[in-house]
Amino acid sequence: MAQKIKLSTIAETLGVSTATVSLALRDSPLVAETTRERIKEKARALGYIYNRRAASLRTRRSGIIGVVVRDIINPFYAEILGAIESELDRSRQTFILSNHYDSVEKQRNFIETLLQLGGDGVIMSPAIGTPAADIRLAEENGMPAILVARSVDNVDVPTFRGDDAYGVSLATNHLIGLGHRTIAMVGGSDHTSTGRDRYRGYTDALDRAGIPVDESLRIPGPRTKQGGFEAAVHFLSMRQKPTAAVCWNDLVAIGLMSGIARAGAIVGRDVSVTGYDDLEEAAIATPALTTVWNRQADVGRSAARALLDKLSGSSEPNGLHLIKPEMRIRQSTGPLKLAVLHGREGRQA
Amino acid sequence: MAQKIKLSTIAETLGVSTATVSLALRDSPLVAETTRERIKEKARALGYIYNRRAASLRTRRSGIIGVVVRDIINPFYAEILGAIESELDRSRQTFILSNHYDSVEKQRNFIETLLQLGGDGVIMSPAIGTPAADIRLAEENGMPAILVARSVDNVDVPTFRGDDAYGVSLATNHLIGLGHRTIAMVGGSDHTSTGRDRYRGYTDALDRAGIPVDESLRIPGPRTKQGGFEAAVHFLSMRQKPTAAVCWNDLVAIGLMSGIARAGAIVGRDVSVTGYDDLEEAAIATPALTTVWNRQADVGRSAARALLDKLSGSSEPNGLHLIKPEMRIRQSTGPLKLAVLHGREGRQA
DNA sequence: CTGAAAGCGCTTACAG
DNA sequence: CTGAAAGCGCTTACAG
Repeated sequence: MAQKIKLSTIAETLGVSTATVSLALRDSPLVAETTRERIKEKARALGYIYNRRAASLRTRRSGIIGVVVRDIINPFYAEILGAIESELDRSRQTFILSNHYDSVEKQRNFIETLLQLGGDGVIMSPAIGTPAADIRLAEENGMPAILVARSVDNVDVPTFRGDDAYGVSLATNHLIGLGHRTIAMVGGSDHTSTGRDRYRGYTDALDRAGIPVDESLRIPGPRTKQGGFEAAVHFLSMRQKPTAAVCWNDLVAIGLMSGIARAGAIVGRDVSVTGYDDLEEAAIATPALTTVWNRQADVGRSAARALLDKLSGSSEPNGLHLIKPEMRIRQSTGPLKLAVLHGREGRQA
Repeated sequence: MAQKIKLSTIAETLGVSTATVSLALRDSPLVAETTRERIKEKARALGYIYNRRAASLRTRRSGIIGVVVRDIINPFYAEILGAIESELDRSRQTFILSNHYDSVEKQRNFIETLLQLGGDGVIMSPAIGTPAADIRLAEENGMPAILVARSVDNVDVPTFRGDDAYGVSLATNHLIGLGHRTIAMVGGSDHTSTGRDRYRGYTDALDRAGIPVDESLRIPGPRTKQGGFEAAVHFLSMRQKPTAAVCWNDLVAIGLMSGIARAGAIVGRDVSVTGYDDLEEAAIATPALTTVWNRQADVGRSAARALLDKLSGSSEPNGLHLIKPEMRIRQSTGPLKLAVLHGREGRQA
């Protein structure tokens, strides 16, 4: 590569000071218009590249925002990220992305790297078991944090997530309304606030309908398509013979539906399945998935805006912002048909 | 936040020079072990945060690597990224990710931002229409580029991608071997090297089998599940009555299968479908998808290693590195059954 | 409207 | 083995 072009190169070429060049390139009204144009023109001609490290060393603003989630391969996070990206893009922030795969250590490394780079802020969907101290590490070093999708106890930062208990109760009520009484819950765990809230939504709905809660109808664990697919065997062989499944998320539901289909049963007729999130692919699965819209885009957008507001000095209220999910009824759920699933007597549609 | 701790803070506290602190923190053997330990201990105690901007301003190495692909929501790219991530992680590089959504402008902005941040290198799956000049912009400013999944003409940088023509010909041959003669090609376009190569693989296989190529059996465009799903109507109403479809990728294939299933036909029996990539979910789709393993992990890993090698001074050979795909035969393809699909006369399995 | 000078927090020769 | 000093490329008061 050729000689590196810097501010002083432009300044010397044009016979002005570096201060003038610096101001001109940032469109300062302090510089006369003609001077400004000459400078910008020359910068372009020389192929000048602004050195943000040098600038941010001085200004203490880097224009970098960190985002860390469990796993971007999960479309749920990908959809949140999409909204964050478009929001940050328009205010010309660069964002650095990382997965933590629920490793608190990996997450902490990321926060430290971000601090070293002078990150202006961080949006995180915290790893399971994140200690409050890790969030404070960021905050105390002048890097505000915003939480999405999951909460952390004993930490007072803006948190945006869906109202999980309410959302799952919507799905459960929908199934109860269709006549189902033996309803399994597939996926998730008690290790996250989300997991606890979703299970509570399920049991609350059963309670309100006067249906006894049976712990053994819960298949904890699955959170991916693969997991849902593998859970199908367990689900189909339960001695209680559930006629419906409330799934942890759409991925689990889609995997479960695939497993059920392979076993020869028809979802939506023989057995009903609900998802959670309303991912893009929920509507085009066969059968189309009945699910709960978790408003990923709203979560991402709100979080990004909250951070930008904080950076620009306005005082965003801390604390939890619950976003109300909505039911999406499609073909994977249908009215209870007795004795169809587990004593299939050859009846055809 | 408290007073910012810097090297000089530690130096003063301990009564040594900043040079010594700097060397000690980086484990230089030039510093006596006891001094080194005292310094590291103190740094920890004070909560010192290394300022990488300041350091990189001096060293001209940032530890930042950029990665830009079309769209990380696409699992194909997500799988490549996963491999890049684990490779870069182990050499403690930070990576900055961006989507370009096939906008050359968005991609150029990203390259410029990366240059401003002093990025050490960039791995890109170039946007459609990327001019050679944009790659040169990076290279000429000392930031080496590596290409994945797609090539750019007139540019001599290491490029890693699957052998698309060969891969699609594998899928096409498989269908021909099952007796299919009227085979549609669903998805993709001629705007990318990949698109042209895959179509060529399809026509080459037909040619070799003495089957005339019929342009109207091609449904260009789809590249997502949604696209494949929507193409089902077109596919099922073609006057040539194709008995099989070679799909652009697994997403298109899975969407197409869903659309075909909704129309009441059975994939793998009435009509055969092949995918491309062998995404994780291909094996758990119902029916399990016959596809071509595109070795995403190998592509990502090779690209990351090539870049790291280049950064450490070894001279990685430029040019194209084709990675050989492999066939994965599952349940979505089966032997031709005449007159089943388009004149369904009620025969049951 | 423009310039001279200091300083952001590191690292790197250079001396001792 | 350790220290004093210069410099990476910007921006920011301060003067004029």
